[in-house]
Amino acid sequence: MASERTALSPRARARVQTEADIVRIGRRHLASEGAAGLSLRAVARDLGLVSSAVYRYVASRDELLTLLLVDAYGELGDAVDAAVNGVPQDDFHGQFMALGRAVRDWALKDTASYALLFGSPVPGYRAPAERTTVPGTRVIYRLAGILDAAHRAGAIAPVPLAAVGVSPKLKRDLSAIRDDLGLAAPEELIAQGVLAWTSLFGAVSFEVFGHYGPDTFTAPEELFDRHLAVLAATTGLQDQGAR
Amino acid sequence: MASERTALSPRARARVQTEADIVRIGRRHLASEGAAGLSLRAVARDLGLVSSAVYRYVASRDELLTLLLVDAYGELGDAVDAAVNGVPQDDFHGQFMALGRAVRDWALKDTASYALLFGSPVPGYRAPAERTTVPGTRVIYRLAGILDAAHRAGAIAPVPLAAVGVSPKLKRDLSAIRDDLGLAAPEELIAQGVLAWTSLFGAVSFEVFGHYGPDTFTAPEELFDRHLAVLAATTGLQDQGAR
DNA sequence: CTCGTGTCAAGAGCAGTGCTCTCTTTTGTT
DNA sequence: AACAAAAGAGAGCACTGCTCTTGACACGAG
Repeated sequence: MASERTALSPRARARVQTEADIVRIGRRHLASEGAAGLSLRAVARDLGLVSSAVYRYVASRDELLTLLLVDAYGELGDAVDAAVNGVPQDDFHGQFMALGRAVRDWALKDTASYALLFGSPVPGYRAPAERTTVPGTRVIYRLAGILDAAHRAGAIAPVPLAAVGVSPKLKRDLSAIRDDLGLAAPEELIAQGVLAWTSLFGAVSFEVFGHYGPDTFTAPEELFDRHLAVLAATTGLQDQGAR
Repeated sequence: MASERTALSPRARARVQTEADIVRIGRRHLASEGAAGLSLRAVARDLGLVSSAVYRYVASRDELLTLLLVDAYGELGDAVDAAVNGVPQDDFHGQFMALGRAVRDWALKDTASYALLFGSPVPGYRAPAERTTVPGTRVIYRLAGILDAAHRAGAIAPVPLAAVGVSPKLKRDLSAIRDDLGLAAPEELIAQGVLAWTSLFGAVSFEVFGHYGPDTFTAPEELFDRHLAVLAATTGLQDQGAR
Protein backbone atom coordinates (compact mmCIF):
# COMPACT_ATOMS: atom_id res chain seq x y z
CA MET A 1 0.00 0.00 0.00
CA ALA A 2 2.75 2.40 0.88
CA SER A 3 4.43 1.63 -2.41
CA GLU A 4 1.31 2.63 -4.26
CA ARG A 5 1.73 6.26 -3.53
CA THR A 6 5.48 6.51 -3.99
CA ALA A 7 5.88 4.62 -7.26
CA LEU A 8 3.37 3.07 -9.57
CA SER A 9 3.84 -0.53 -10.55
CA PRO A 10 4.78 -1.06 -14.17
CA ARG A 11 1.27 -2.29 -14.82
CA ALA A 12 -0.30 0.77 -13.32
CA ARG A 13 2.06 2.98 -15.27
CA ALA A 14 1.10 1.32 -18.52
CA ARG A 15 -2.53 1.72 -17.64
CA VAL A 16 -2.41 5.45 -17.01
CA GLN A 17 -0.46 5.81 -20.22
CA THR A 18 -3.09 3.94 -22.19
CA GLU A 19 -5.85 5.93 -20.53
CA ALA A 20 -4.15 9.15 -21.51
CA ASP A 21 -3.72 7.87 -25.06
CA ILE A 22 -7.40 7.08 -25.30
CA VAL A 23 -8.36 10.61 -24.30
CA ARG A 24 -5.80 12.07 -26.68
CA ILE A 25 -7.02 10.02 -29.62
CA GLY A 26 -10.61 10.65 -28.57
CA ARG A 27 -10.05 14.39 -28.81
CA ARG A 28 -8.61 13.95 -32.27
CA HIS A 29 -11.66 12.01 -33.36
CA LEU A 30 -13.93 14.55 -31.74
CA ALA A 31 -12.31 17.22 -33.89
CA SER A 32 -12.67 15.27 -37.10
CA GLU A 33 -15.97 13.49 -36.61
CA GLY A 34 -17.84 15.42 -33.95
CA ALA A 35 -19.29 14.17 -30.70
CA ALA A 36 -21.93 12.06 -32.38
CA GLY A 37 -19.40 10.42 -34.66
CA LEU A 38 -17.09 9.52 -31.84
CA SER A 39 -16.39 5.84 -32.21
CA LEU A 40 -14.74 3.59 -29.68
CA ARG A 41 -13.84 1.19 -32.47
CA ALA A 42 -12.01 3.88 -34.35
CA VAL A 43 -10.18 4.91 -31.20
CA ALA A 44 -9.22 1.30 -30.66
CA ARG A 45 -7.93 1.04 -34.20
CA ASP A 46 -5.78 4.13 -33.83
CA LEU A 47 -4.50 2.74 -30.57
CA GLY A 48 -3.55 -0.53 -32.18
CA LEU A 49 -6.05 -2.49 -30.13
CA VAL A 50 -8.95 -4.66 -31.03
CA SER A 51 -12.30 -2.99 -30.47
CA SER A 52 -13.27 -4.93 -27.40
CA ALA A 53 -10.00 -4.22 -25.64
CA VAL A 54 -10.73 -0.55 -25.01
CA TYR A 55 -13.60 -1.57 -22.76
CA ARG A 56 -10.94 -2.58 -20.25
CA TYR A 57 -10.15 1.08 -19.90
CA VAL A 58 -13.35 2.89 -20.69
CA ALA A 59 -16.69 1.51 -19.63
CA SER A 60 -18.66 2.87 -22.58
CA ARG A 61 -18.83 5.47 -25.26
CA ASP A 62 -20.61 7.79 -22.82
CA GLU A 63 -17.78 7.33 -20.36
CA LEU A 64 -15.31 8.48 -23.00
CA LEU A 65 -17.54 11.45 -23.71
CA THR A 66 -17.46 12.33 -20.02
CA LEU A 67 -13.67 12.11 -19.97
CA LEU A 68 -13.47 14.44 -22.97
CA LEU A 69 -15.98 16.79 -21.39
CA VAL A 70 -14.04 17.07 -18.15
CA ASP A 71 -10.81 17.42 -20.08
CA ALA A 72 -12.19 20.25 -22.19
CA TYR A 73 -13.72 22.09 -19.24
CA GLY A 74 -10.36 21.85 -17.53
CA GLU A 75 -8.51 23.28 -20.51
CA LEU A 76 -10.96 26.14 -20.87
CA GLY A 77 -10.79 26.89 -17.15
CA ASP A 78 -7.00 26.83 -17.22
CA ALA A 79 -6.88 29.13 -20.23
CA VAL A 80 -9.26 31.59 -18.58
CA ASP A 81 -7.42 31.49 -15.27
CA ALA A 82 -4.06 32.04 -16.92
CA ALA A 83 -5.38 34.98 -18.93
CA VAL A 84 -7.09 36.66 -15.99
CA ASN A 85 -4.14 36.10 -13.68
CA GLY A 86 -1.96 37.95 -16.16
CA VAL A 87 -3.86 41.17 -15.49
CA PRO A 88 -3.16 43.44 -12.47
CA GLN A 89 -5.39 42.61 -9.54
CA ASP A 90 -7.09 45.99 -9.48
CA ASP A 91 -7.77 46.19 -13.21
CA PHE A 92 -11.18 44.61 -13.22
CA HIS A 93 -12.07 45.87 -16.66
CA GLY A 94 -8.90 44.30 -18.02
CA GLN A 95 -9.69 41.05 -16.25
CA PHE A 96 -13.15 40.96 -17.82
CA MET A 97 -11.74 41.55 -21.27
CA ALA A 98 -9.04 38.93 -20.72
CA LEU A 99 -11.62 36.38 -19.63
CA GLY A 100 -13.75 36.99 -22.68
CA ARG A 101 -10.85 36.87 -25.08
CA ALA A 102 -9.55 33.69 -23.51
CA VAL A 103 -12.89 31.98 -24.04
CA ARG A 104 -12.98 33.07 -27.67
CA ASP A 105 -9.37 32.08 -28.33
CA TRP A 106 -9.84 28.66 -26.83
CA ALA A 107 -13.09 28.13 -28.70
CA LEU A 108 -11.51 29.03 -32.03
CA LYS A 109 -8.52 26.80 -31.31
CA ASP A 110 -10.60 23.76 -30.42
CA THR A 111 -13.99 24.23 -31.97
CA ALA A 112 -14.93 20.58 -31.56
CA SER A 113 -14.44 20.68 -27.80
CA TYR A 114 -16.25 23.99 -27.61
CA ALA A 115 -19.15 22.46 -29.51
CA LEU A 116 -19.16 19.56 -27.08
CA LEU A 117 -19.40 21.92 -24.11
CA PHE A 118 -21.66 24.65 -25.44
CA GLY A 119 -23.34 23.29 -28.55
CA SER A 120 -26.25 20.97 -28.91
CA PRO A 121 -26.55 18.39 -26.16
CA VAL A 122 -25.34 15.01 -27.35
CA PRO A 123 -28.52 12.96 -27.82
CA GLY A 124 -28.87 10.15 -25.35
CA TYR A 125 -25.99 11.39 -23.24
CA ARG A 126 -26.51 12.83 -19.79
CA ALA A 127 -23.41 14.33 -18.20
CA PRO A 128 -22.89 12.94 -14.69
CA ALA A 129 -23.26 16.05 -12.53
CA GLU A 130 -20.94 14.79 -9.81
CA ARG A 131 -18.04 14.80 -12.25
CA THR A 132 -18.83 17.73 -14.51
CA THR A 133 -20.33 20.53 -12.42
CA VAL A 134 -17.11 21.55 -10.70
CA PRO A 135 -15.00 21.87 -13.86
CA GLY A 136 -18.03 23.14 -15.75
CA THR A 137 -18.62 26.14 -13.49
CA ARG A 138 -15.10 27.51 -13.41
CA VAL A 139 -15.65 30.27 -15.96
CA ILE A 140 -18.84 31.65 -14.48
CA TYR A 141 -17.36 31.43 -10.98
CA ARG A 142 -14.34 33.32 -12.15
CA LEU A 143 -16.50 35.95 -13.81
CA ALA A 144 -18.53 36.28 -10.65
CA GLY A 145 -15.32 36.68 -8.71
CA ILE A 146 -14.14 39.50 -10.93
CA LEU A 147 -17.41 41.40 -10.76
CA ASP A 148 -17.79 40.90 -7.03
CA ALA A 149 -14.23 42.02 -6.33
CA ALA A 150 -14.81 45.09 -8.47
CA HIS A 151 -17.98 45.80 -6.55
CA ARG A 152 -16.28 45.44 -3.19
CA ALA A 153 -13.49 47.72 -4.39
CA GLY A 154 -16.03 50.32 -5.43
CA ALA A 155 -14.81 50.04 -9.00
CA ILE A 156 -18.23 49.32 -10.43
CA ALA A 157 -20.55 52.14 -11.22
CA PRO A 158 -24.12 51.66 -10.07
CA VAL A 159 -25.61 49.68 -12.91
CA PRO A 160 -26.79 52.38 -15.30
CA LEU A 161 -29.81 50.39 -16.39
CA ALA A 162 -31.43 50.08 -12.99
CA ALA A 163 -34.58 51.45 -14.58
CA VAL A 164 -35.12 48.04 -16.12
CA GLY A 165 -35.74 46.65 -12.69
CA VAL A 166 -35.84 43.16 -11.30
CA SER A 167 -39.07 41.32 -10.60
CA PRO A 168 -39.60 39.79 -7.14
CA LYS A 169 -39.25 36.16 -8.19
CA LEU A 170 -36.12 36.92 -10.14
CA LYS A 171 -34.78 38.87 -7.19
CA ARG A 172 -35.19 35.78 -5.01
CA ASP A 173 -33.31 33.64 -7.52
CA LEU A 174 -30.52 36.15 -7.78
CA SER A 175 -30.05 36.56 -4.07
CA ALA A 176 -29.98 32.79 -3.73
CA ILE A 177 -27.11 32.78 -6.20
CA ARG A 178 -25.39 35.51 -4.25
CA ASP A 179 -25.66 33.55 -1.01
CA ASP A 180 -24.52 30.37 -2.72
CA LEU A 181 -21.37 31.96 -4.07
CA GLY A 182 -20.78 34.20 -1.07
CA LEU A 183 -20.99 37.38 -3.08
CA ALA A 184 -21.68 40.92 -1.93
CA ALA A 185 -23.01 42.33 -5.18
CA PRO A 186 -26.60 43.58 -5.46
CA GLU A 187 -29.13 41.66 -7.49
CA GLU A 188 -28.96 44.05 -10.40
CA LEU A 189 -25.25 43.46 -10.80
CA ILE A 190 -25.70 39.71 -10.68
CA ALA A 191 -28.34 39.92 -13.35
CA GLN A 192 -25.97 41.99 -15.47
CA GLY A 193 -23.28 39.41 -14.89
CA VAL A 194 -25.52 36.62 -16.12
CA LEU A 195 -26.37 38.66 -19.19
CA ALA A 196 -22.69 39.33 -19.86
CA TRP A 197 -21.97 35.63 -19.42
CA THR A 198 -24.61 34.37 -21.82
CA SER A 199 -23.89 37.18 -24.28
CA LEU A 200 -20.22 36.31 -24.28
CA PHE A 201 -20.96 32.73 -25.22
CA GLY A 202 -23.57 33.83 -27.71
CA ALA A 203 -21.02 35.94 -29.54
CA VAL A 204 -18.45 33.14 -29.45
CA SER A 205 -20.94 30.54 -30.60
CA PHE A 206 -22.09 32.60 -33.56
CA GLU A 207 -18.52 33.05 -34.68
CA VAL A 208 -17.41 29.48 -34.05
CA PHE A 209 -20.50 27.90 -35.55
CA GLY A 210 -20.34 30.14 -38.61
CA HIS A 211 -23.62 32.00 -38.23
CA TYR A 212 -22.14 35.16 -39.60
CA GLY A 213 -21.74 34.75 -43.30
CA PRO A 214 -18.31 33.62 -44.47
CA ASP A 215 -17.27 37.13 -45.59
CA THR A 216 -19.40 39.37 -43.44
CA PHE A 217 -16.69 40.35 -41.00
CA THR A 218 -13.10 40.69 -42.11
CA ALA A 219 -11.98 41.45 -38.56
CA PRO A 220 -14.16 39.34 -36.27
CA GLU A 221 -11.82 39.87 -33.34
CA GLU A 222 -12.51 43.60 -33.49
CA LEU A 223 -16.24 43.00 -33.48
CA PHE A 224 -15.83 40.67 -30.53
CA ASP A 225 -13.68 43.13 -28.65
CA ARG A 226 -16.28 45.80 -29.12
CA HIS A 227 -18.96 43.48 -27.88
CA LEU A 228 -16.89 42.73 -24.80
CA ALA A 229 -16.31 46.41 -24.17
CA VAL A 230 -20.00 47.17 -24.44
CA LEU A 231 -20.86 44.32 -22.12
CA ALA A 232 -18.29 45.60 -19.62
CA ALA A 233 -19.77 49.07 -19.81
CA THR A 234 -23.35 47.86 -19.32
CA THR A 235 -22.15 45.90 -16.33
CA GLY A 236 -20.72 49.08 -14.80
CA LEU A 237 -17.07 48.27 -15.33
CA GLN A 238 -15.20 51.35 -16.42
CA ASP A 239 -12.03 51.10 -18.41
CA GLN A 240 -9.43 52.85 -16.27
CA GLY A 241 -6.69 51.72 -18.62
CA ALA A 242 -7.85 53.94 -21.47
CA ARG A 243 -6.11 57.27 -21.61
CA MET B 1 -49.38 20.66 -69.30
CA ALA B 2 -52.25 22.89 -68.51
CA SER B 3 -53.69 20.19 -66.28
CA GLU B 4 -50.46 20.11 -64.28
CA ARG B 5 -51.06 23.49 -62.76
CA THR B 6 -54.76 23.13 -62.16
CA ALA B 7 -54.85 19.68 -60.59
CA LEU B 8 -52.09 17.29 -59.69
CA SER B 9 -52.29 13.78 -61.02
CA PRO B 10 -53.13 11.18 -58.39
CA ARG B 11 -49.53 10.00 -58.48
CA ALA B 12 -48.18 13.48 -57.96
CA ARG B 13 -50.61 13.99 -55.13
CA ALA B 14 -49.46 10.82 -53.45
CA ARG B 15 -45.88 11.95 -53.91
CA VAL B 16 -46.25 15.34 -52.23
CA GLN B 17 -48.15 13.60 -49.46
CA THR B 18 -45.32 11.11 -48.93
CA GLU B 19 -42.75 13.87 -49.06
CA ALA B 20 -44.64 15.79 -46.39
CA ASP B 21 -44.91 12.64 -44.29
CA ILE B 22 -41.17 12.11 -44.50
CA VAL B 23 -40.49 15.62 -43.21
CA ARG B 24 -43.09 15.21 -40.47
CA ILE B 25 -41.67 11.92 -39.29
CA GLY B 26 -38.16 13.29 -39.69
CA ARG B 27 -38.98 16.12 -37.31
CA ARG B 28 -40.32 13.63 -34.80
CA HIS B 29 -37.15 11.63 -34.99
CA LEU B 30 -35.07 14.78 -34.77
CA ALA B 31 -36.82 15.56 -31.50
CA SER B 32 -36.29 12.13 -30.02
CA GLU B 33 -32.89 11.18 -31.39
CA GLY B 34 -31.18 14.42 -32.37
CA ALA B 35 -29.73 15.41 -35.69
CA ALA B 36 -26.93 12.91 -35.49
CA GLY B 37 -29.31 10.09 -34.66
CA LEU B 38 -31.59 10.88 -37.54
CA SER B 39 -32.01 7.63 -39.41
CA LEU B 40 -33.55 7.19 -42.83
CA ARG B 41 -34.19 3.55 -42.01
CA ALA B 42 -36.22 4.51 -38.95
CA VAL B 43 -38.17 7.06 -40.96
CA ALA B 44 -38.86 4.39 -43.55
CA ARG B 45 -40.05 2.01 -40.85
CA ASP B 46 -42.45 4.57 -39.41
CA LEU B 47 -43.66 5.26 -42.91
CA GLY B 48 -44.34 1.60 -43.53
CA LEU B 49 -41.75 1.39 -46.25
CA VAL B 50 -38.64 -0.65 -46.71
CA SER B 51 -35.45 1.31 -46.17
CA SER B 52 -34.45 1.58 -49.78
CA ALA B 53 -37.80 2.95 -50.84
CA VAL B 54 -37.36 6.32 -49.18
CA TYR B 55 -34.49 7.02 -51.53
CA ARG B 56 -37.14 7.48 -54.19
CA TYR B 57 -38.15 10.63 -52.32
CA VAL B 58 -35.05 11.86 -50.55
CA ALA B 59 -31.65 11.59 -52.17
CA SER B 60 -29.72 11.10 -48.95
CA ARG B 61 -29.68 11.63 -45.24
CA ASP B 62 -28.12 15.05 -45.81
CA GLU B 63 -30.96 15.94 -48.13
CA LEU B 64 -33.44 15.15 -45.39
CA LEU B 65 -31.41 17.28 -43.00
CA THR B 66 -31.64 20.16 -45.45
CA LEU B 67 -35.40 19.75 -45.70
CA LEU B 68 -35.69 19.84 -41.92
CA LEU B 69 -33.39 22.84 -41.73
CA VAL B 70 -35.42 24.86 -44.22
CA ASP B 71 -38.62 23.76 -42.52
CA ALA B 72 -37.38 24.88 -39.11
CA TYR B 73 -36.06 28.20 -40.37
CA GLY B 74 -39.42 28.78 -41.95
CA GLU B 75 -41.29 28.05 -38.76
CA LEU B 76 -39.04 30.30 -36.70
CA GLY B 77 -39.36 33.09 -39.24
CA ASP B 78 -43.13 32.74 -39.32
CA ALA B 79 -43.33 32.79 -35.52
CA VAL B 80 -41.17 35.91 -35.33
CA ASP B 81 -43.07 37.68 -38.08
CA ALA B 82 -46.40 36.90 -36.50
CA ALA B 83 -45.25 38.13 -33.11
CA VAL B 84 -43.73 41.35 -34.42
CA ASN B 85 -46.69 42.07 -36.68
CA GLY B 86 -48.91 41.91 -33.63
CA VAL B 87 -47.28 45.03 -32.20
CA PRO B 88 -48.17 48.59 -33.29
CA GLN B 89 -45.99 49.81 -36.10
CA ASP B 90 -44.51 52.66 -34.10
CA ASP B 91 -43.76 50.66 -30.95
CA PHE B 92 -40.24 49.62 -31.81
CA HIS B 93 -39.36 48.66 -28.29
CA GLY B 94 -42.38 46.39 -28.20
CA GLN B 95 -41.42 44.88 -31.54
CA PHE B 96 -37.94 44.12 -30.27
CA MET B 97 -39.31 42.44 -27.18
CA ALA B 98 -41.82 40.48 -29.24
CA LEU B 99 -39.11 39.26 -31.58
CA GLY B 100 -36.94 38.08 -28.71
CA ARG B 101 -39.78 36.36 -26.91
CA ALA B 102 -40.90 34.67 -30.11
CA VAL B 103 -37.44 33.23 -30.62
CA ARG B 104 -37.34 31.93 -27.06
CA ASP B 105 -40.84 30.50 -27.19
CA TRP B 106 -40.18 28.69 -30.43
CA ALA B 107 -36.85 27.37 -29.18
CA LEU B 108 -38.42 26.01 -26.00
CA LYS B 109 -41.26 24.43 -27.95
CA ASP B 110 -39.01 22.67 -30.43
CA THR B 111 -35.61 22.36 -28.84
CA ALA B 112 -34.44 19.77 -31.34
CA SER B 113 -35.02 22.03 -34.32
CA TYR B 114 -33.46 24.92 -32.45
CA ALA B 115 -30.41 22.78 -31.77
CA LEU B 116 -30.26 21.88 -35.45
CA LEU B 117 -30.25 25.55 -36.43
CA PHE B 118 -28.15 27.12 -33.69
CA GLY B 119 -26.30 24.31 -31.97
CA SER B 120 -23.21 22.43 -33.00
CA PRO B 121 -22.82 22.02 -36.72
CA VAL B 122 -23.77 18.51 -37.79
CA PRO B 123 -20.45 16.83 -38.55
CA GLY B 124 -19.96 16.06 -42.19
CA TYR B 125 -22.97 18.10 -43.22
CA ARG B 126 -22.66 21.32 -45.15
CA ALA B 127 -25.88 23.26 -45.60
CA PRO B 128 -26.40 24.19 -49.25
CA ALA B 129 -26.30 27.99 -49.15
CA GLU B 130 -28.59 28.44 -52.12
CA ARG B 131 -31.41 26.80 -50.23
CA THR B 132 -30.77 27.87 -46.64
CA THR B 133 -29.52 31.46 -46.63
CA VAL B 134 -32.84 33.10 -47.47
CA PRO B 135 -34.90 31.32 -44.77
CA GLY B 136 -31.90 31.42 -42.44
CA THR B 137 -31.60 35.20 -42.46
CA ARG B 138 -35.19 36.11 -41.80
CA VAL B 139 -34.77 36.82 -38.09
CA ILE B 140 -31.72 39.05 -38.38
CA TYR B 141 -33.27 40.86 -41.34
CA ARG B 142 -36.38 41.46 -39.34
CA LEU B 143 -34.36 42.73 -36.39
CA ALA B 144 -32.41 45.01 -38.68
CA GLY B 145 -35.69 46.27 -40.08
CA ILE B 146 -37.00 47.12 -36.64
CA LEU B 147 -33.88 48.97 -35.58
CA ASP B 148 -33.56 50.82 -38.86
CA ALA B 149 -37.19 51.88 -38.81
CA ALA B 150 -36.77 53.10 -35.25
CA HIS B 151 -33.71 55.03 -36.31
CA ARG B 152 -35.47 56.65 -39.25
CA ALA B 153 -38.37 57.54 -36.99
CA GLY B 154 -35.99 59.19 -34.55
CA ALA B 155 -37.11 56.75 -31.89
CA ILE B 156 -33.61 55.55 -31.11
CA ALA B 157 -31.47 57.49 -28.75
CA PRO B 158 -27.92 58.06 -29.89
CA VAL B 159 -26.22 54.89 -28.74
CA PRO B 160 -25.20 55.73 -25.18
CA LEU B 161 -22.02 53.69 -25.42
CA ALA B 162 -20.45 55.54 -28.31
CA ALA B 163 -17.37 55.92 -26.14
CA VAL B 164 -16.56 52.33 -26.93
CA GLY B 165 -15.92 53.30 -30.50
CA VAL B 166 -15.60 51.33 -33.70
CA SER B 167 -12.27 50.52 -35.29
CA PRO B 168 -11.73 51.39 -38.97
CA LYS B 169 -11.82 47.83 -40.28
CA LEU B 170 -14.92 47.06 -38.33
CA LYS B 171 -16.49 50.27 -39.58
CA ARG B 172 -15.92 49.13 -43.16
CA ASP B 173 -17.57 45.78 -42.45
CA LEU B 174 -20.52 47.45 -40.81
CA SER B 175 -21.11 49.96 -43.56
CA ALA B 176 -20.92 47.13 -46.08
CA ILE B 177 -23.72 45.45 -44.18
CA ARG B 178 -25.68 48.70 -44.16
CA ASP B 179 -25.35 49.07 -47.92
CA ASP B 180 -26.23 45.42 -48.44
CA LEU B 181 -29.44 45.69 -46.48
CA GLY B 182 -30.25 49.22 -47.58
CA LEU B 183 -30.22 50.58 -44.06
CA ALA B 184 -29.81 54.13 -42.84
CA ALA B 185 -28.49 53.41 -39.37
CA PRO B 186 -25.00 54.52 -38.33
CA GLU B 187 -22.29 51.93 -37.80
CA GLU B 188 -22.55 52.12 -34.03
CA LEU B 189 -26.20 51.14 -34.14
CA ILE B 190 -25.50 48.25 -36.47
CA ALA B 191 -22.82 47.01 -34.12
CA GLN B 192 -25.28 47.23 -31.26
CA GLY B 193 -27.79 45.34 -33.32
CA VAL B 194 -25.34 42.53 -33.94
CA LEU B 195 -24.57 42.38 -30.24
CA ALA B 196 -28.26 42.27 -29.40
CA TRP B 197 -28.73 39.53 -31.97
CA THR B 198 -25.96 37.27 -30.71
CA SER B 199 -26.82 38.01 -27.10
CA LEU B 200 -30.42 37.06 -27.69
CA PHE B 201 -29.40 33.69 -29.05
CA GLY B 202 -26.80 33.28 -26.33
CA ALA B 203 -29.47 33.68 -23.68
CA VAL B 204 -31.84 31.33 -25.46
CA SER B 205 -29.14 28.72 -26.04
CA PHE B 206 -28.09 28.70 -22.40
CA GLU B 207 -31.65 28.15 -21.31
CA VAL B 208 -32.53 25.59 -23.98
CA PHE B 209 -29.30 23.64 -23.63
CA GLY B 210 -29.54 23.61 -19.85
CA HIS B 211 -26.42 25.55 -18.97
CA TYR B 212 -28.06 27.16 -16.02
CA GLY B 213 -28.37 24.58 -13.33
CA PRO B 214 -31.68 22.77 -13.13
CA ASP B 215 -32.92 24.80 -10.15
CA THR B 216 -31.01 28.05 -10.51
CA PHE B 217 -33.84 30.10 -11.95
CA THR B 218 -37.40 29.46 -10.93
CA ALA B 219 -38.65 32.10 -13.36
CA PRO B 220 -36.39 31.92 -16.39
CA GLU B 221 -38.82 33.92 -18.49
CA GLU B 222 -38.39 36.86 -16.14
CA LEU B 223 -34.64 36.64 -16.42
CA PHE B 224 -34.95 36.50 -20.18
CA ASP B 225 -37.31 39.46 -20.29
CA ARG B 226 -34.90 41.49 -18.24
CA HIS B 227 -32.07 40.54 -20.57
CA LEU B 228 -34.15 41.64 -23.53
CA ALA B 229 -35.02 44.93 -21.85
CA VAL B 230 -31.37 45.63 -21.10
CA LEU B 231 -30.37 44.79 -24.65
CA ALA B 232 -33.08 47.11 -25.95
CA ALA B 233 -31.85 49.88 -23.70
CA THR B 234 -28.21 49.46 -24.72
CA THR B 235 -29.34 49.58 -28.34
CA GLY B 236 -30.99 52.91 -27.70
CA LEU B 237 -34.57 51.70 -27.83
CA GLN B 238 -36.62 53.41 -25.17
CA ASP B 239 -39.71 51.81 -23.77
CA GLN B 240 -42.48 54.31 -24.48
CA GLY B 241 -45.07 51.81 -23.36
CA ALA B 242 -44.02 51.92 -19.71
CA ARG B 243 -46.02 54.33 -17.63
C1' DC C 1 9.42 -22.27 -7.84
C1' DT C 2 4.94 -23.42 -8.48
C1' DC C 3 0.29 -21.89 -8.45
C1' DG C 4 -3.86 -19.01 -7.97
C1' DT C 5 -5.51 -14.41 -9.04
C1' DG C 6 -6.26 -10.56 -11.57
C1' DT C 7 -5.32 -8.07 -16.01
C1' DC C 8 -5.57 -7.81 -20.70
C1' DA C 9 -6.39 -8.95 -25.59
C1' DA C 10 -8.93 -11.42 -29.10
C1' DG C 11 -12.90 -12.93 -31.59
C1' DA C 12 -17.60 -13.99 -32.44
C1' DG C 13 -22.07 -12.30 -32.38
C1' DC C 14 -26.41 -9.12 -32.10
C1' DA C 15 -28.77 -5.29 -33.71
C1' DG C 16 -28.47 -1.19 -35.79
C1' DT C 17 -26.78 2.42 -39.59
C1' DG C 18 -26.26 4.69 -44.91
C1' DC C 19 -26.43 3.56 -49.32
C1' DT C 20 -26.56 0.84 -53.97
C1' DC C 21 -28.13 -2.49 -57.04
C1' DT C 22 -31.40 -5.51 -59.04
C1' DC C 23 -35.89 -7.31 -59.41
C1' DT C 24 -40.90 -7.20 -59.10
C1' DT C 25 -45.24 -4.98 -58.55
C1' DT C 26 -48.32 -1.25 -59.08
C1' DT C 27 -50.23 2.48 -61.59
C1' DG C 28 -51.60 5.95 -65.13
C1' DT C 29 -51.95 6.72 -69.75
C1' DT C 30 -52.41 5.73 -74.45
C1' DA D 1 -55.38 -4.38 -73.57
C1' DA D 2 -50.47 -2.83 -73.88
C1' DC D 3 -46.73 -0.34 -72.25
C1' DA D 4 -43.66 2.66 -69.78
C1' DA D 5 -42.91 5.02 -65.73
C1' DA D 6 -43.00 5.04 -60.90
C1' DA D 7 -42.75 2.79 -56.57
C1' DG D 8 -41.67 -0.85 -53.46
C1' DA D 9 -38.94 -5.05 -52.00
C1' DG D 10 -34.92 -7.45 -51.00
C1' DA D 11 -30.15 -8.53 -50.82
C1' DG D 12 -25.73 -6.94 -49.92
C1' DC D 13 -21.46 -4.05 -48.37
C1' DA D 14 -19.12 -1.79 -44.88
C1' DC D 15 -19.65 0.41 -40.78
C1' DT D 16 -21.24 1.34 -35.65
C1' DG D 17 -21.82 0.21 -30.04
C1' DC D 18 -21.74 -3.24 -27.03
C1' DT D 19 -21.68 -8.09 -24.76
C1' DC D 20 -19.93 -12.53 -23.88
C1' DT D 21 -16.60 -16.11 -23.96
C1' DT D 22 -12.04 -17.73 -24.48
C1' DG D 23 -7.26 -17.71 -24.15
C1' DA D 24 -2.71 -15.59 -22.88
C1' DC D 25 0.12 -13.45 -19.63
C1' DA D 26 2.25 -11.30 -15.35
C1' DC D 27 2.58 -10.88 -10.56
C1' DG D 28 2.93 -11.96 -5.88
C1' DA D 29 1.93 -15.22 -2.11
C1' DG D 30 2.92 -19.63 -0.36
